[in-house]
Amino acid sequence: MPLIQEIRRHHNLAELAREHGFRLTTQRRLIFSILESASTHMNAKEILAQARRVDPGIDQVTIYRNLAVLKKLGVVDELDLLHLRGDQHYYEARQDRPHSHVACLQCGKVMEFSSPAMDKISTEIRDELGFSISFMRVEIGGACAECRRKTPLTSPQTKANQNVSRSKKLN
Amino acid sequence: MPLIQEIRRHHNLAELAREHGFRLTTQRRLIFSILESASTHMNAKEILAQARRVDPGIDQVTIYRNLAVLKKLGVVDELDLLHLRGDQHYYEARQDRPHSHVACLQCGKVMEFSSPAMDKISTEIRDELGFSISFMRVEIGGACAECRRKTPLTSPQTKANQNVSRSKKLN
DNA sequence: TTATTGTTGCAAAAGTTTTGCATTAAGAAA
DNA sequence: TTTCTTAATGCAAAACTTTTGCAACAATAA
Repeated sequence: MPLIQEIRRHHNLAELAREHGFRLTTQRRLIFSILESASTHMNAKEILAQARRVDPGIDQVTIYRNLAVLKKLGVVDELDLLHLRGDQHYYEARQDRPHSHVACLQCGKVMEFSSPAMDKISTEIRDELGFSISFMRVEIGGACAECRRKTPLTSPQTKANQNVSRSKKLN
Repeated sequence: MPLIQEIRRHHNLAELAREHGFRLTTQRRLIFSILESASTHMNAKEILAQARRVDPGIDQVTIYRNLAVLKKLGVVDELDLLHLRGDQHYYEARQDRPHSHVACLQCGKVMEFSSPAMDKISTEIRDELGFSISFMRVEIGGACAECRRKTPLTSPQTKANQNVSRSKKLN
């Protein structure tokens, strides 16, 4: 990322925070910068792990409280990625362009996709419902090209099968 | 709902379940019928409460396990409604037409909205990514017409403020 | 530099979702 | 219909994630 833009962004965060009576603590700045430079969507635990590489004393609670603040400020969005990766929430720094998350239900890969049709939808909603949109999330589930040939549905709840979801979370 | 369609749907569920090796238990049928006739999105607790009016002995676990199965079968979708109502998940029977959820960030109202532009997006994703879409979820946050004049952002984390989210869940 | 009060960390609690296991019951086969 | 196989249920307990209370700390403005 170009330095100029980075400076501008941080300046904006400081200003934004001050405007709304929030303080810009080192932890808050750290958490935001992690999301800003993240290449994938991260959940609270992942954010914590990465934050501890810089500030080993930082606590989970601080992550949660700051994600809440950053969401309020509108600089971070919360996703659930269709619950493909478990029931946790995922976060990303808000981007300039709205985009869709396209998730493969089989391999779990998540791609991003932007299109003018999304603007079309927002215009319609503004015009037809009198609704003022502040953000938009599009999540799409299906099968990616590579997974097309695999089995389309998992089998019934057998003992072995019931263990999958929780254990997926653990590692 | 017309009787014919109701019969057809239940027939489909039975067939779908059998095809995939799932059994059609009374509890499963009950849970699906609750979602099918629900006018709003329901979370697990609400589904449980309503199910107990018919089958008082039904357990929470059965709700969770069946929601998982119904999701696998593709007849139920899981939403988080932008976490406006807390962090739980919400469920709805899958509808014939894809639709958007338009949620007011201030009053919490959730409206539904359909548009051909949604089909446009799915066509693009199919063509440009080679992705086979099985469903699509659009969630939009903003301010509804009625809420436009209220304050756009809540103030900092004061003691009083921190209590809001959890206590909202409790009642 | 000082006063104010938002913020952090720690420990504990709350709430939701999952697991283990014995028992029950759906659905195919006899 | 009856029998047989095994998916599904219910109960109790556990596992996780997220929130709360509170004393100590630190970011801002005066």
